Amino acid sequence: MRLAGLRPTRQRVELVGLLFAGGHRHMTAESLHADALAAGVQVSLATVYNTLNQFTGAGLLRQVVVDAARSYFDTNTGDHQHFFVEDEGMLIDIPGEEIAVAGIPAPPKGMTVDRVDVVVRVKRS
Amino acid sequence: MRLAGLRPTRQRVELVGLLFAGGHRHMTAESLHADALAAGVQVSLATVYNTLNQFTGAGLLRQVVVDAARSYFDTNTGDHQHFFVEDEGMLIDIPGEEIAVAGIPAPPKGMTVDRVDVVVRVKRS
DNA sequence: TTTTCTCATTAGAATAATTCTAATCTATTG
DNA sequence: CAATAGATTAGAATTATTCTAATGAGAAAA
Repeated sequence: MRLAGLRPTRQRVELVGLLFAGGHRHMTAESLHADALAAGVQVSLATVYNTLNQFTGAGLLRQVVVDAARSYFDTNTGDHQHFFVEDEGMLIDIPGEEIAVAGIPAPPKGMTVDRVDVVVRVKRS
Repeated sequence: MRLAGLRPTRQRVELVGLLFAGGHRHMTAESLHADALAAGVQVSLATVYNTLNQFTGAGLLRQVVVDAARSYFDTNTGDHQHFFVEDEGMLIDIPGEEIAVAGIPAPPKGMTVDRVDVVVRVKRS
């Protein structure tokens, strides 16, 4: 298995199957755990959390901070931003080419910009 | 007391004192609670949470979502964005006039843009 | 003014999200 | 193939936040 420094255990292999099977997807630990159970994959929620965190550390996933109550993860690690539908807790990608942020001031002394996140919060109207 | 629909209880009056005394400030429930205790104000953490949420609902505070683990609040409710120093959990304002986001696609059918949040994540370099 | 009533508010207890760590498993080495 | 070292899993623990029963404050009645 091609995981950089991570052992391909049964749990991880099965989670990778769920994560990267179709196109890109967004999920929470809870939702991925539910998907795993529905697919008959036996794995604890704690392991789902561990795996999501490890994959994020390894650059296979990106964590998206939009909701104070829950962590979202995205299989798309490329340059892009998000719509966040607040009532439904749903994320929608905005391609990186479409959106542009101008006028970011110089960061404080001794600091470097790590990433610029844009969240367009939308509501049912 | 001038609070819209909120009773000026001892706890609230004292928290307002801490919140809006000097210039604008950022805080977490935990940090405000610590400040309150340090100032000799007796109030429970739960009440700090309740108050922050009520004030946010009343438009007196703005909630800033930057960290999956903690909720931040900002006394500056005007149009502006933030630097977030990840290692220190510190927020720094970016005035709304300085920063501009272009190329936001039309939101999905039946949705309206509620707010556009920009978080510039910086790291000690 | 005092008393009663109602509803807002407080804060201890409960819950939800996430992390920690002891037990277990896997790979590697002799 | 057995022993060892270190990674991994998942139940238990922790942390952040919310819930709700008890309390407090204002309004209305006496």
